[in-house]
Amino acid sequence: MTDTPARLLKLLSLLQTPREWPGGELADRLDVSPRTIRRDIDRLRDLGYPVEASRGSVGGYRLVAGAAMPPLLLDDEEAVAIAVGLRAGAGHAIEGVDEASVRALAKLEQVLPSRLRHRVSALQNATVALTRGDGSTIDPRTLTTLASAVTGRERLRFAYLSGDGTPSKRLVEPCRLVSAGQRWYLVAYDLGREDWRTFRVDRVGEPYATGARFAPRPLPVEGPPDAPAAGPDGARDGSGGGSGKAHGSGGGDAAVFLARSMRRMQPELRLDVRFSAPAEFVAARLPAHLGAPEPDGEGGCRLRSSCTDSLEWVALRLALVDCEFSAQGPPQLVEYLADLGSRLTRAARPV
Amino acid sequence: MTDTPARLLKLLSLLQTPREWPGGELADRLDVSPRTIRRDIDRLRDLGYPVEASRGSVGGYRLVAGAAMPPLLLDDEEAVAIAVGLRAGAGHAIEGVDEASVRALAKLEQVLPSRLRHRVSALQNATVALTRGDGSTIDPRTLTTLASAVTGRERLRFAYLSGDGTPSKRLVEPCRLVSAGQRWYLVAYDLGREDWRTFRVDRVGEPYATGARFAPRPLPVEGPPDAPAAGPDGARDGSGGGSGKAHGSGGGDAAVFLARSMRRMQPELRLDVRFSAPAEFVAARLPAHLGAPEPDGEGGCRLRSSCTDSLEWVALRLALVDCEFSAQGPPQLVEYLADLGSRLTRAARPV
DNA sequence: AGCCATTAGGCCAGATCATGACCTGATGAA
DNA sequence: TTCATCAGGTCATGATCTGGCCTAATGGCT
Repeated sequence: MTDTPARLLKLLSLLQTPREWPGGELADRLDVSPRTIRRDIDRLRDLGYPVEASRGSVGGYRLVAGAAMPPLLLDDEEAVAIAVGLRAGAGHAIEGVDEASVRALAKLEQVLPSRLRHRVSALQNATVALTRGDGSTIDPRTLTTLASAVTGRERLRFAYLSGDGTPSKRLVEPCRLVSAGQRWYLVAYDLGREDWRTFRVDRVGEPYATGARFAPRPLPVEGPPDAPAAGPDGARDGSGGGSGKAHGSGGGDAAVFLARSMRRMQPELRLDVRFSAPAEFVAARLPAHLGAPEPDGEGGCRLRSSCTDSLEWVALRLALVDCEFSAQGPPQLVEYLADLGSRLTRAARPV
Repeated sequence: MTDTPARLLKLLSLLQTPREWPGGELADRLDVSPRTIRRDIDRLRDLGYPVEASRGSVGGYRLVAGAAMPPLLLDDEEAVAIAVGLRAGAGHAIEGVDEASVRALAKLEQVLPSRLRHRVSALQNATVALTRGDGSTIDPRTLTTLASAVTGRERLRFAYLSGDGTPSKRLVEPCRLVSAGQRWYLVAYDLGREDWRTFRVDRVGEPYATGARFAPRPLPVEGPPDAPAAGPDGARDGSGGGSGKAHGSGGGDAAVFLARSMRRMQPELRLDVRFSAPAEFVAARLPAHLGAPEPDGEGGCRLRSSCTDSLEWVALRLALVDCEFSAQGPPQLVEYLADLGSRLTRAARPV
């Protein structure tokens, strides 16, 4: 309160309000002389925060965009808003910022005052998860716990339900959190199995950081390659995996590792859809990870790709393209579309 | 860099990483003696930041949740992630945090380094707006400009397209930004018309803060009431308006004011839908502002309410409830559902 | 049980730095 | 023009910060 550093923090916080602050007013608020304010502004500038000043009678200081992110000083409601927004987003994992978004959420939730926590979870519950029906909704708390363990390099203990339904207890050294399409995966070294494994986050139960830190292990550049060369499937372009940066975790890239192990175990949805609209039109209205449609026939295009998203989600995205289309496959998708179509038709026929 | 306050900020930033930091490591990173680190930790604690320490050989410091929000120190990717997430959310305006979310976005964008800006907008474009079709997508930039002007109490100049399509130029003193359902509205005092007006944000073009500050005017408690008493429509509960807090802007509540003026001008969608599922089931899967369904018949329920959302959006939400339903009205909705239903049916029938 | 790494904090000397009070200029708006 | 603002110099005083020493307590590991 009476400290210089504290005052600087307060000053930063005031300047973040989107308005201009005359030096006098700042001096008043912070209980120092205007001269000191000027000096403080100087200091902030030296620190790299670009404080812009406009002179003249309606002038004042304000913080503008600069080279580095200044510390964000949020009030309660803003913090809650961000937390809620990120948690909602954690489900759909916006294309390129998947992991960073979870990291930010973890950072925020780590310091979120407890009185705000219940507001967040209340709002969270009020928000209807958009992609229901899949059954496997992701718990943001699980996600942030895992993210914390990854960046904190802490060992993790959790219960896991493998694909065939057998439960197990795991103790792992988490390496990376990766999102692929609708799902999240944890790439980690399993201390029990003494090998690298990938875990589907929605099948992880009650994760718990043991507190023990570990030295990062290099990811195997590649074990037994199940395909000879680089692009066994060809289709996806390089950026498809989502989490671009390699995070500098030594060895191989976690996204690549994930793609490998997924190819072995994931039942994919092999899409084949024809649209009666130009490729650009369709591409602009589809999530990038679903792949790119190619021109086909006059004014039409065709999308052939594969994804691991849920049926409902895919159907929804297709419908939202808002043009005539026709699904050739996979069969489950065709069936689901038929079902949804007739349900809506029935809904439109008053009883 | 060489300054005490700078070091404190750095320290805060390090502590926000979700891991434990031994004092020695901190001292090393910040290039000061361990003793100074201990003192700095003390200082942070005095400032109210709850730094927790665990002793013992694997101990260390970490920042935990406390009474107040500490300044968030984000790295580049995290900042981008939050910005993208909030912008995506700005469209759907999550129930209770509408305005705070925009305020946070404004605060962030004010200081977001320009090299990150283009990353944000690139990702933004990659993300398909979920509620297309309406045509009136909201520009996040517009929204944040308006929000800044509201909290900064700066006069605004913008072009406006009124409901009947006539363009005009406005100079206003913005009072509040309110979200109702899918849309955003600006409540402001129009200096040209010399009266209070509400503007639909999606019809605002090129807003621009003049820089001139103004003293907040009290909102009229109510002008000519077009309905006798408090609840003319009865249906909605108090929290329906969205933006709970009155923001202490003197006079009447902006949300109330908006509701009044909207009642005069908005073509509402008067929903009437019967679901073949229990009321609780349906309520849990519908956004709260669409109203609450009431039990009707055996194991069914009926939703009668009104909203100003777009047709497509409402239809989507209804379909996502994932149970048999039947729309009695309004006619546009029935027609749209029939159309969508047959389109999906066609899509499921391979050519 | 014993060892070790960690936090916690007292004391002191010396250097550094922040503060407020004064001053002069420059700038932009009304 | 006149005013309010930013910008910065200088100076004396006093507070404060730092590093280095010290001791104590705690918790995990072997």
